Amino acid sequence: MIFMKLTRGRPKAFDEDEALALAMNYFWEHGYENSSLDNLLPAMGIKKSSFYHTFKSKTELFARCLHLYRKEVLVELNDLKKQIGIKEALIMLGTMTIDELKNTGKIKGCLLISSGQECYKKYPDLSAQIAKEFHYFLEIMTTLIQEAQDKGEIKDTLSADVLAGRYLNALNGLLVTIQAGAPETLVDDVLKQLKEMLE
Amino acid sequence: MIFMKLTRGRPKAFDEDEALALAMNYFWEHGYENSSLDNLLPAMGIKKSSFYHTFKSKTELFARCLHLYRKEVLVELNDLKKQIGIKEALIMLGTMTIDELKNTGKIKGCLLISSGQECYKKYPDLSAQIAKEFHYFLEIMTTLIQEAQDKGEIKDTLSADVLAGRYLNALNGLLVTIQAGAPETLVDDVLKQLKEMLE
DNA sequence: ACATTTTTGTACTAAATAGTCCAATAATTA
DNA sequence: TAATTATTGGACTATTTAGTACAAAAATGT
Repeated sequence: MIFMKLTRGRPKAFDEDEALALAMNYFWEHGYENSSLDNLLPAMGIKKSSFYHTFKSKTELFARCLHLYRKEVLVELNDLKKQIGIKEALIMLGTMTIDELKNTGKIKGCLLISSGQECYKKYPDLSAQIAKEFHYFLEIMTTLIQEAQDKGEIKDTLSADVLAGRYLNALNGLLVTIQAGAPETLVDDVLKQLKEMLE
Repeated sequence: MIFMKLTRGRPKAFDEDEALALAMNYFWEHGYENSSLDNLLPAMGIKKSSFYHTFKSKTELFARCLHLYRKEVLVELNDLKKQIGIKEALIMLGTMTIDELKNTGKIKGCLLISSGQECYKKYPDLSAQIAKEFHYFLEIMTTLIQEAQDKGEIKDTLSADVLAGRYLNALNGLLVTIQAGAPETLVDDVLKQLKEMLE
């Protein structure tokens, strides 16, 4: 039943979700404003006419990318959790960024944070959606930390929601502070702080 | 001697530093990419021809604005220091942002941080200068904290440079986390964390 | 008077941008 | 075969962008 053709006419030649994922990665790497359709289309592997046929506009595409991004990060976080546990998974969020920095000299950062800044004054609709995704992300982080606290894996001197907020805030800070040109010593120490927060 | 006219010809009709300050404030409020010359010129109160005559290009203007911004923030920080002491002055950096948020619903943030993100991938020269200003700012912060620690005003369980880095990082995090749509509880708690850091 | 410099306005360029329109063609179901 | 839907390409629009060119007028010092 799943493979039943429900529509007549020529079938789609590309996988919509795949194209979306490619767009998301391009946005993640280059930012929203800096991803023009002329760059986006080759990255997605489709032509302009197909693009507007499937994704109504650039903003609508980006809205879907924001959603996908949050989902994918949470999936990855969950995979990490299964492999190394919650505490180490959270720490990994920080170390991965620093490794990226040391290996490539640059970081991609977090799509929600970077586009949050880009959209803050200019695109209220996208801004609202970023907030939605961010809230959901924060909620899951809180649940995970609570779970780890219940197991005694993470200290509970702070409540789970407070810890989630502070942790995420410090991590977000690290991303932008790096991009403002923070010295290596600062970066290394903030990572240490992140570890200390979870103990 | 200071008031001696050294140049012949029609004297400048506008104060260059004043125009620069106006530009800086416009950039601060709207961001670099979002400040077009069409918006900037009226804000500065000069015409296009005068602009290019005095400030060679938009990037050169912005470079000067970055410099001015860092200087002005440090001047304000120093004024606050004289009025309420170092520790309270640092805390004030956070509370001022939150007050702005609660009063206007928006924040301007930090020009170095926001333009750091804007320029990171696109304008290496500006990026380098942002890093320069940021380093200098961090240096002064460290000196101030050291001074306060010597006086016993701020706890010295952490060295001044580490504390400066962590404090600034959390503050930068707050700015972008707010713009990503952080809930009020998170914002309030991070401010509490900032206070705790200084004790 | 004359040289010098600034201001102003207007017109202009050259590039990039998101998005539209349209017609031809291709692949599928009924 | 006919209806339907997708793909492609190309031309095109309308807007915004930083920046230039130029000439006329204004304000100053010598």
